[in-house]
Amino acid sequence: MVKELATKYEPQNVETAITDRWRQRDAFKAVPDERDDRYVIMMPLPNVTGALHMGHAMDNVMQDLLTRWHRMQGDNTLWMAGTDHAGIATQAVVEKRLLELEGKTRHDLGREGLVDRIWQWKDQYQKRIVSQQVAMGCSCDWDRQRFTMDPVCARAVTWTFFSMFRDSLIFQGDRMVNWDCHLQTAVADDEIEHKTVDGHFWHLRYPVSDPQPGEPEYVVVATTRPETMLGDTAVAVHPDPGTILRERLKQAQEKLAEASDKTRDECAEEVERLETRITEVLPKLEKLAQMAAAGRSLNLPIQGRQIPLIADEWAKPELGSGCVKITPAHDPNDYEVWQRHKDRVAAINLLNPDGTLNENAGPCQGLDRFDARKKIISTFEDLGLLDHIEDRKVEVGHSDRSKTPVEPFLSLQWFVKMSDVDGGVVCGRGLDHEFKVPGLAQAAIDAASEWESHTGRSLTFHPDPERYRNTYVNWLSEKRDWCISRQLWWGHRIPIWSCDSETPNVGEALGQLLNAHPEILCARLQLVDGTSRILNADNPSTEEGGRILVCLRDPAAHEEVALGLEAIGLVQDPDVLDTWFSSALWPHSTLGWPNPENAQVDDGQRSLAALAGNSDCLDYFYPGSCLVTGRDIITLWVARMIIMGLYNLGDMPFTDVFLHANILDGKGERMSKSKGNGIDPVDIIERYGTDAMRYVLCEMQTGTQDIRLPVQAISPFTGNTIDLATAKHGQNIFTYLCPESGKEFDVLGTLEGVPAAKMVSDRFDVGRNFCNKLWNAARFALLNLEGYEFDASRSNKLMTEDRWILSRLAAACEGVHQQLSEYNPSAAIGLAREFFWGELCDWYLEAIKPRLKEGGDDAGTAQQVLATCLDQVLRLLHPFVPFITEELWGSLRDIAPIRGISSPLADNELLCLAAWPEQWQEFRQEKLEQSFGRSQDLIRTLRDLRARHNVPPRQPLEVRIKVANENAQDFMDLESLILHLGALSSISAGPDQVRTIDSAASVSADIEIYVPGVIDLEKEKLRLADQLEKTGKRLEGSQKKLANENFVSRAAPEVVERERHLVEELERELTSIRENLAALEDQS
RNA sequence: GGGCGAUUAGCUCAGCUGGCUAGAGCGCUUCGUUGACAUCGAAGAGGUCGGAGGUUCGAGUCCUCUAUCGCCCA
Repeated sequence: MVKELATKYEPQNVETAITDRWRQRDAFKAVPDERDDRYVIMMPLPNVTGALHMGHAMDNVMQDLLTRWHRMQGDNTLWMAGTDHAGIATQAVVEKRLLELEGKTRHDLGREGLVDRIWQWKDQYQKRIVSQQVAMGCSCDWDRQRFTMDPVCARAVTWTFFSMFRDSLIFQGDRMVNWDCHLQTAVADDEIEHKTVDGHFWHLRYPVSDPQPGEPEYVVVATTRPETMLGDTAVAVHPDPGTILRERLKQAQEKLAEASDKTRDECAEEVERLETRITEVLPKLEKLAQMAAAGRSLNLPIQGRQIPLIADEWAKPELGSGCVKITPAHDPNDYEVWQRHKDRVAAINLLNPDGTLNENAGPCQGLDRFDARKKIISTFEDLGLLDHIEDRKVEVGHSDRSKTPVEPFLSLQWFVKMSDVDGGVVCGRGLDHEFKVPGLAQAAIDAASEWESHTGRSLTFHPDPERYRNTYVNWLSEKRDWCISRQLWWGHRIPIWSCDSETPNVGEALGQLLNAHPEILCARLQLVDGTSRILNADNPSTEEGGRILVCLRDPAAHEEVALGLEAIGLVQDPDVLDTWFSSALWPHSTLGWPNPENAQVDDGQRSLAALAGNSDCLDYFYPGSCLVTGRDIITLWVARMIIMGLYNLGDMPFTDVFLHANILDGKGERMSKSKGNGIDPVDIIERYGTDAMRYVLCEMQTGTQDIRLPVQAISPFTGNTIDLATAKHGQNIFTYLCPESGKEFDVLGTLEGVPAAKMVSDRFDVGRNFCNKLWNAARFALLNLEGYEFDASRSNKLMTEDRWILSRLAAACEGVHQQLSEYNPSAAIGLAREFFWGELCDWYLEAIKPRLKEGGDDAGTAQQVLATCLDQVLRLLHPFVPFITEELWGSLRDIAPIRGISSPLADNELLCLAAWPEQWQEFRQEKLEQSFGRSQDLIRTLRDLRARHNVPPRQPLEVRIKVANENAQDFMDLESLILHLGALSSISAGPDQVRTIDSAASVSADIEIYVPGVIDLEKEKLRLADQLEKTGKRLEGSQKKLANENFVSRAAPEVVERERHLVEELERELTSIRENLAALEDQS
């Protein structure tokens, strides 16, 4: 006797044991072997800033789905796990806590002290993240986990930096960056959030130097950031304001001519404004343009500096005063102007890294930028130079990380050159397939276009290839240089040591070092004009003057060389690299690049080197297969991984990118920890079970449509659930009021003195119910498989329902596989569910109950089909719901060691390693499915009649079916089944069946069903009359269509044919209804 | 300002290259527990597909405009 299952599925009784079983058997290990088919997914590394939420759960479940599916197909499958140090984000979190809990800043701790603290934080959250992923059932090879700052990954970072530096792809330059004054670092363009806020436009007067008669005394410039005037180095006016203004006027007039009623007034106003401007402002602008051409200048107030009036098209004659102040060091547009007028215009930096003003700011030195603003305004007012103030909506860039306004800031930063370069870029240098590309960005564009790598790979996005290829290509086409330096302490330190070329004796000493270590050192002389050249070991001449930059390929391995550099006067760059630099290397750094043979892994981790005659991990698992992620990091991460893969290894890290939906809360906002609307997957798992969560996530993953997940909190006061989309907030956005008790609770669980609430979502009920159904169906099967033994000869004794369910199984296996191939988990699990629940449970199990009860040969056959179907269902469902299926698999194997129909199915002790279902096509019988379908319809019709006529479900009924002979046979073949499922006393079918006077009737084109003795005359008449009307309308519609000459001649022939056939059917049906109705009328 | 998308049943979503009566799950209504499962079974009701034009024999599907809401980029 095999142990009997509980009547309910209790996930917590199963999940831990199954996790242990997988772990003990090392089921997810991926080691190179002789298999050619391999499948590699590199996890989008979660950052260690905090714990995972449902958005991550979606990402992980999708990866696990693909991973398990491929593993079952026999691929050598690697799902590489790990975490990201996430420079800014993590340092910011730790610094914030440091300040909150200890009142200290990073400067109190020092660089080493702070980094120590961050490592502790990282250890804590890495553990938490991994435990969340294990709980979700992620089948990663956990013994291969990497962290972006571990020795293996760190080595890849400095090696890549070294190559790029040597290849002139990494350079240092003065650039306008977005400066986060709070975190005191540059942030990338894509780390900026643009917000529209209420602001002002201050109009300032700059006096003209030595105004001649007829010239204006001053020009007016407008700014939203008045304090930047301290760094103004020019004022620009358009060189040809008249042409521009007349052009604008013409455009406005054209627009007015086409304007709708709604916008007409607005357009007319604009025309009028421009006309006035041409008469009143233009003469002055033309005068200023002349003055600019003549090289005149203005007197910059407060600073008392002479600044040139220049002609540049950046000045817009149609706006404001038509003149614009130029602050090259603090405005990206002005920076461009500066680049065009370097002969007359300088750049003056005003800002200290902390947002206070520096010595260039004159009277405002030392003031915070916002205090300086006030002071400037009041000074202008005192001087009588404040023309006027205008209220205005202003777009202000805010740092994603600190949420403070960023300042455009001219500073020395490191960049990766993305644009095309003279002579091209060598990809995969030193490898057999080494090749050249025009530039890094272009290489990545080509990878998603016609180009194929030497292994025949190109890049495809799923499930909407065009849409996201466009996003990817459009972004890359800008070929903007990538700012990779960050002024942080947490991250990969830039492996550059530098000094001034004038440093005493540096040339000779450096020459010696370069000679001693030619492979691992690369030196460049950076000239004043921004260009650089390689310094030769034999002749490190630095006569031109400038800065010496020396890159050390692997500082961790060559500390003595670093010390050597420092001994001769070089200093290491204090900056660290952008996090995405190391993430971009993830697909190959984790596999041991540049040299898996000596990659230093932790104790207990799998070696990356070649073992037992097999190739090394990098060689075997790179290039990989699929990247699974959200669409928001296509540019940040996907593109950069492609670039780095091509550059370092000459091949792309994956061929497919599966972009899944984002999880939104009930209000439609993206789930995030910082918003406090995130659900911890572990909360869901505790309440519903992992498989329930996974089931629902898979079901929600349809196309690229984001998913709303209405969120409820469990009130810590009443225990009831509260819908957060409608609940009122408490003292801040993370707290809500319990509507019943009126008390406040916290959804982040971090506030002192405010009770925390767990968050849930009733969307997961569906998954829990599904698991329970699966559990109970298996329980039924196990209870009925007692004494079962496999017998291949039964394949010749299959009954109609056996052949039907096997045919449906074949369809389900094919359909699920197809949908997964098309990255459509929702459709895949829908098909699996429909087969399991709608066909196997609802029909087949019901159909075989009498056979199982009676015993004998028919029972044995039913057992064999049942065991086989359950076996295949568990396999089909395993990638979606791994725990429950693995558990039931064990029970099934105990009671039915051999499953299959004509031959035993391949078996494996673990379901996760068992073979994926296939090879059922020989059982597919569409004709049988159709005739079986007619019997299903019959039973549904009878159930409907019972319901309508209030006949108790089990009261036996007699049924007569008037139907053509060939179809009558279908019913009679399934007689016992129909009698059983329909709870009938008798059934007769044939063309001669007649309706008794007291019969309820159901009528369609080819079949009439009579059930004597249950009639409610009035109800029946109403129903038939209703059907008569509806059918009549449909017929009318179809006839109208066919009467339309155009339809008949232009529509596809098969469509017309279908329509004709439909008309015939409807006519027959109408006739039957009329006859039945007439019979009823006669009776009353 | 530029680009991409969404709007279908009370809710969350399907609906491929236009073509039979627009689907699913949940929720709702009615009926049903000696039965593997009430986390279940059976049946039913519920939508003029955001709005307005257009193309077409035919539009949820294609085009234009428009409203609302997202996302990305400047």
